[in-house]
Amino acid sequence: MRLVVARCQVDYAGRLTAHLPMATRVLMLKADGSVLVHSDGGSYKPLNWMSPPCTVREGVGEDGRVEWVVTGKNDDTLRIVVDEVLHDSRHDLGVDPGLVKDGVEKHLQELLAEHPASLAEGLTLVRREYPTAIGPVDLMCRDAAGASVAVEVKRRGEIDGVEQLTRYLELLNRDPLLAPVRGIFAAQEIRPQARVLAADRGIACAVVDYDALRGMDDSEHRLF
Amino acid sequence: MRLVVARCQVDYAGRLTAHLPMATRVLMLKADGSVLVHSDGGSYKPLNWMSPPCTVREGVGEDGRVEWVVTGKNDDTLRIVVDEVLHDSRHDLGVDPGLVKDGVEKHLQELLAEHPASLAEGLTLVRREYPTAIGPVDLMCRDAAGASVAVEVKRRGEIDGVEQLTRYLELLNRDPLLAPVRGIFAAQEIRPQARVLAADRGIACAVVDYDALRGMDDSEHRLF
DNA sequence: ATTTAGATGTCGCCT
DNA sequence: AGGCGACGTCTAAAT
Repeated sequence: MRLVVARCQVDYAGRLTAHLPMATRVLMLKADGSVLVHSDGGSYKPLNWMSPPCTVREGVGEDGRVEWVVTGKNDDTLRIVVDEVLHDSRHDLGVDPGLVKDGVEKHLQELLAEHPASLAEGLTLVRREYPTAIGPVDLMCRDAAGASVAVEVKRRGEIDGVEQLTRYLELLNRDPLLAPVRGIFAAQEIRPQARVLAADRGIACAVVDYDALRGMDDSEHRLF
Repeated sequence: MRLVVARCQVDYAGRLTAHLPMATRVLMLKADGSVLVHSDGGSYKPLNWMSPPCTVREGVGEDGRVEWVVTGKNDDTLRIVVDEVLHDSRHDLGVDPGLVKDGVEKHLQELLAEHPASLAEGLTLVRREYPTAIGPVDLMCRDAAGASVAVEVKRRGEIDGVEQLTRYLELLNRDPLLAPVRGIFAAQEIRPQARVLAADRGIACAVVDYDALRGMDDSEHRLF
C-alpha cells in the first residue's frame, strides 16, 4: 500500500471519460495495482479509481512532470499527472483476515428457524424459504393447534416489511389446504408505524432478542 | 484529511453488525468526519466505513488503548480499537473542484438526436426516448424513404445492447402503422461479437465519432 | 424534501 | 464463466 498526497490532475477513459482538474488529493495505490483518488469529502466512493486487475506504469510526461498511467481491462485507462508531491509513504499491511458480517437478516432467519418457539408458544417449523408465486416466505410454521403461520423476518421492522407479509398472507389464504394462515412479523426492532399497520392487518409482532437467540444457538452446538 | 496506518480492530453496528479482527489497515479520516477503513486489496469499497454526516470521538478504552467511536445517523456506530499506530499524518486538501464526466450514454444520445444524419444518409429524428411497453427506444427516426428506424445508443457496443434493440424491433414491428421498422446500433466502439450478432439480426451498425459530433455541436451553438 | 432511475456500481450466490 | 439479486448500496435529477 502506497499513500500519496499530491496536487494532481486525473483523466479517465473507459466506459465513459471523466476529468479532474488540478487539485490536491489523496492517492491510494494498493498492492494489487488498483488506484483510488480521494478528496476530503464525499462518501466512501473515490472521485476516480481503477479497479483490479490493472497495472500501474510510472512515467514522465512531456513537460517533465511525473505521471501514472493505470491500465485496466478493456483498455480502460486512468492517467494521473502529478504537479507536486506533498506526501509519499509505503506500508506493508499483509493480508486482511476479512470482514465478518453478523446479524444480517439471513442469520436471524436461521436462528429463528432453529428456535421457532421463541416467536410464539408451541410454534414449530414447516420449512424455511417456503416458496410462493410472489417469492419465498421466510418461515412457514404451524402453531400448537396445527394452524399455519407465516413469518416475515427483518432486522428492522418497517412498513414495507408488513406490506410484504400482507401480500404473502393474501396469497396463502387462497389455498384451501393452508387457510387460515396467520402472520407474525419478527424483527430486532419494530417501528411504531409498522406496529400500527401490522395490528390493523391482524398481524402479530415479535421483537427478537438476537443475542439471546445466539446464546441458545451456542449452547446447543458447542456444549461448553 | 488524516491518514493513519494502524493495527486495529473494527466493529460496526447499524443496519447490520460487522466485525474486523485485529490487523494492519489504512484509516482515512476525512474533514467532514467520515471514516474509511481500507485494506490492501478489494475494490474502491472500504472494508468498513462511516458516511457523513457523522462525528468522531477519540477516547481511551478500558485497557488503555486508543479508540475512535464514530457516530452517524440512526445510532449507527463504528468503533475502531487501535493497537499500534504505524503512521499518522494530516493534510490540508482544500475543496475539490469536482469531477467532470463526459461521454455518458445520455450525452451521446443528445448529440445524435441533433445530428441523426451522421448515422445514415437522410435520417431525420421523430423523437428521442420514444416510449414502448418494454421501455423507451433511444432514438426513433425516419429515413429518406419515410420508413421507420429505431436507434439504440451505447458508448460501447456489446451483445446485450444488440439484444435490447432486437426486443424493441420485435415489438415495434407488430405495430402496422410503424412496420417495417429497421434498426441501427450506434456506439463509439462496437465489439466484433456484437457486430456479428447485429448482422445476423439484420441490424445496421454505426460507429460514432464522438469528438466530431461534439465539434459540430460546438460550432452550431457557440459560433466562434 | 422525497422519490426514482442510473452507476466505471460492487459483491456474493448459484447454475 | 455468466446471470441474477441484494446492498450499510451511492448519486444526481426530477417531482
